[in-house]
Amino acid sequence: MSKPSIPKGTRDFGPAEMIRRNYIFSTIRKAFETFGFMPIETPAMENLSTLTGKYGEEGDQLIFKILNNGDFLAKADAQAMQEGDSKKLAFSISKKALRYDLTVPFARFVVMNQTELTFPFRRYQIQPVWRGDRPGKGRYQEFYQCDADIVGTEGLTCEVELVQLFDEVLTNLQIPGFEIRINNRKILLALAQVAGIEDRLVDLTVAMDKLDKIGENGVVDELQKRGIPEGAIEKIRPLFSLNGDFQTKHNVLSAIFEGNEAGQKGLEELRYVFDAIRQMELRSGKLEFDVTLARGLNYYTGAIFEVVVPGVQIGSICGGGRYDDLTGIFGLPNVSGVGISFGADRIYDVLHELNLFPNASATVSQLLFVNFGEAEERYCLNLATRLRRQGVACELYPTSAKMKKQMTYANNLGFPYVALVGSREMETGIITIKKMETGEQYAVDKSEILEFLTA
RNA sequence: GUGGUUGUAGCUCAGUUGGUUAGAGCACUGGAUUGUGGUUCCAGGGGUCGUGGGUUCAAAUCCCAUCAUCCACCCCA
Repeated sequence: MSKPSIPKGTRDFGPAEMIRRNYIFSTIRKAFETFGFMPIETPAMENLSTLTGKYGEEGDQLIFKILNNGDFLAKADAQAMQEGDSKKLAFSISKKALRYDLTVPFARFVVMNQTELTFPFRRYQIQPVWRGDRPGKGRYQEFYQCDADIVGTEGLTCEVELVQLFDEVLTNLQIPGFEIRINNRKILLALAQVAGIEDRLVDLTVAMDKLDKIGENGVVDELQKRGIPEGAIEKIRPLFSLNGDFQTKHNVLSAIFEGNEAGQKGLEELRYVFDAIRQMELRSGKLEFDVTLARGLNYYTGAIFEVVVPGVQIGSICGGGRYDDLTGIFGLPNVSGVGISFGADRIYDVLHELNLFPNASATVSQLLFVNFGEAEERYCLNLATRLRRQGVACELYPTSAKMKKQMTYANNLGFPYVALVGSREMETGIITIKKMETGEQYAVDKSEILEFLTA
């Protein structure tokens, strides 16, 4: 017998962790619904053909493919096998795959259900996704995404609302000093055009995205390595050290983009969002225009979002953006959408690192009845039943074990209260409730337990 | 995928130039305390030293392989 284990990059969640995870999920879910998003779910597995080609070449390799059932070898591509072409072979022995994100399945869902949906359609989706990535800090092979998207409209109020949604969730989770970074793909495109390297847009964005990590000189090196001409680099270099508020950055870029349509359009869109947010005000977040923000996904066409918590080395905790034609690949062109995603697992890590979970309790129960014996057991079971019908989570220790053992149980699991009901209490109907945090004990009439606990 | 780090009790880790029966803290169990936890004291249980091979009279210790882990790069949530 070998020791049991789970695949790398996956995790079990014990009760204490699940209580905390559910706190995150319910906070996110509640905010989603407050903003009018409707829940949907899609299957864990999709047809492999639905997923391939949507995430770039590297993304394709990170998709977990599911081996066909039955005699898959009989239908295997013998030629591919002979040539040692794993990629080609994969398609002949695998028809299904685990979903890689929630956006592509959602696009598929919209196309399949287009006649039944009323647009603009707002949906949210909280489900796990799988990536065959090398696991590391804040990086797993199975993790949850919490997505909210609005499809079927180009209205910029959506961008504004999504910024507010970031603010709402992260404020409620009490994450301090988070920064909502925003940029616009049109601005990146304009930069490439102005520098005369429109065909190298991807190289440009990938390099610029690293500014935080490798600094101005690092980005220049990276651009040189990628073969961007010196003249082009010199044109965009001033932007790497662009500072100040939105207006300042706007003015600089506006001058650079004079006569460039995409650039002006991008700035205009950003201005709309910044104006609205300034008027509405965010609860605790900070909205930052970051020209270097690029994100890897190549289907974004307008706004791009990312949320980071300064001082926590964990990468971005949320992302998102506008994509003008995601459903086009599934045969439904001209449907614009914009969406954001919360990385629940990373948010968990951030809250954990900053010690921001509201309580350390490992139980959902409010109250533990200590078990003193048969007669007391029956009496307490009665009280517990009444309390539960009133909505109080409570439990009775199942055996009349030693007092110390029962108290240790209550202590380890973090019960806020313990009820001590022995012969004395049964006679008078006045039970003893101990508040575990302080050790104080109270005499409470058995009909007033609810009032005592909620006081 | 590339480079490096570390694998010893449930957890965090000691373990000397290779040398008798591999240790500590925390956790667990019992007792001091027969209606009182989180503090204290005492006692106890628990290890194929990641796995496989090699060197040696002798390996946790040295060598090789393999698996796992963590960190950096790459990419991302």
